[in-house]
Amino acid sequence: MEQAASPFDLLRTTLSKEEGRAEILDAAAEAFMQKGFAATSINTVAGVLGCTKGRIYYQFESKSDLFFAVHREAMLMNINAVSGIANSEGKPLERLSRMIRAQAMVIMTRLPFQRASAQGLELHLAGSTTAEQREVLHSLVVMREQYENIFVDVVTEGIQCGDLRSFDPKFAVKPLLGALNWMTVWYRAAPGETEEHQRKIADDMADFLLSGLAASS
Amino acid sequence: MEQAASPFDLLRTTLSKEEGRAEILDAAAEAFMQKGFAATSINTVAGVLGCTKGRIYYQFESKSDLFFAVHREAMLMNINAVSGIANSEGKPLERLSRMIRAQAMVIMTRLPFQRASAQGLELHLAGSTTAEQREVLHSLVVMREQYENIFVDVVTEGIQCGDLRSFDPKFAVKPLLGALNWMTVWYRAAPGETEEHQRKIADDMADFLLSGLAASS
DNA sequence: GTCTATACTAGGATAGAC
DNA sequence: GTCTATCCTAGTATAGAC
Repeated sequence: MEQAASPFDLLRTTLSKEEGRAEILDAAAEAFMQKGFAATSINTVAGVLGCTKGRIYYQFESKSDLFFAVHREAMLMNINAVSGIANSEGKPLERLSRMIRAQAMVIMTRLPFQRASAQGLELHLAGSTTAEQREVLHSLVVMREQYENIFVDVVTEGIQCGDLRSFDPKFAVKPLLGALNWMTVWYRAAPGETEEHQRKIADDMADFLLSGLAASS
Repeated sequence: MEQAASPFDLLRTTLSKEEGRAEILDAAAEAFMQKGFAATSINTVAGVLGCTKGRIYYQFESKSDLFFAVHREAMLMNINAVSGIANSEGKPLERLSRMIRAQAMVIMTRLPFQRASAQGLELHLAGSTTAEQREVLHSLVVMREQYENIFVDVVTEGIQCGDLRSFDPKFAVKPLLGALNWMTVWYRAAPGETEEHQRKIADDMADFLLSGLAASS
């Protein structure tokens, strides 16, 4: 928006505001992942970028603001990854399986953002936010609900058509997303991690969640 | 240890050091749950207890120290809840089912501690801890591994006897515990929550994790 | 053992140069 | 737009009274 695309873009040496923000977001996500919210200072983030606070405070009002932006980015990735599949052709069970695998892949490939997002839930409760931030915070909660509802809807469909067992859909989604989100805790890319390996993990997650751990007797 | 049990205990009006610590731990767990680690100050915790910082700093060296103690307490609860079942009689599948339900119950009944414990993983990565704290931190990691291994062992048994599907046990435990730990995020005791209701949730968790979401065709 | 008072500083945030 | 310099509060931690 700040800078319309033009043939001269190729000559640009400075970043647009959007790009500048994105770069900060990456650095912040990385820092939050490694040190956690409390132990990460704005200077830490600046350090990752090789710049000073000034640049960050030009784009973000506060540390919380920065964190919220990272969190929001993660939610957008998630919604983006699964909503297309949810609305596509195919049986609910098959769509759900693809959604699980897609979500697992996003978690593994965009780990810093996803990890921040998982931490983020902690901050939803922190009362120490200003009135205007409360609005952003609320939008984040809404996004998370929307995201969760994408799953709830497909699960509901699946139950109706007999593909899925008759759990309460609202409930069933909790352990489902819980198992996925918890990946942010244990997953570490192995040195030279291949996409094949990641796909294997994603497949196993879907298999586990859909068919369970017990042998069908 | 500070104060041996004696007949005169009934007359005591002051708390033993152990009891004093426990009370602080409860208050701290509550505060960490409500505001998160970053937003919780030592004063916040003191406020919950209706005392001042002095009392807390008499028992705990630092805020991190206090947090570690809460975390440790949570891990002890967990190990305590499942290890007995793991070592009891019965088929692995049945023991695993009971372990899942027991763990779910602990999470619901001791939510503040469990929530702190779930947050805690974040801090394992924060490099900003002193050398002596690093030791405590390490013991916490070890405890978590021990705890996880209790599940791994039972799952391994279950696979060997054909009760469970042939996942890698180390892997299978991740979504299993992930789904359980994620309860700390969504579970809130409903007003007038009954134990029956909690047991229903625990049962559903076990059912979901062992039999999966898909209908057995 | 707990309180009051106080020291100390990390780090969030802002102003103004460039 | 980014940097340098500075302000300033919140909150950790300690010393010493009681």
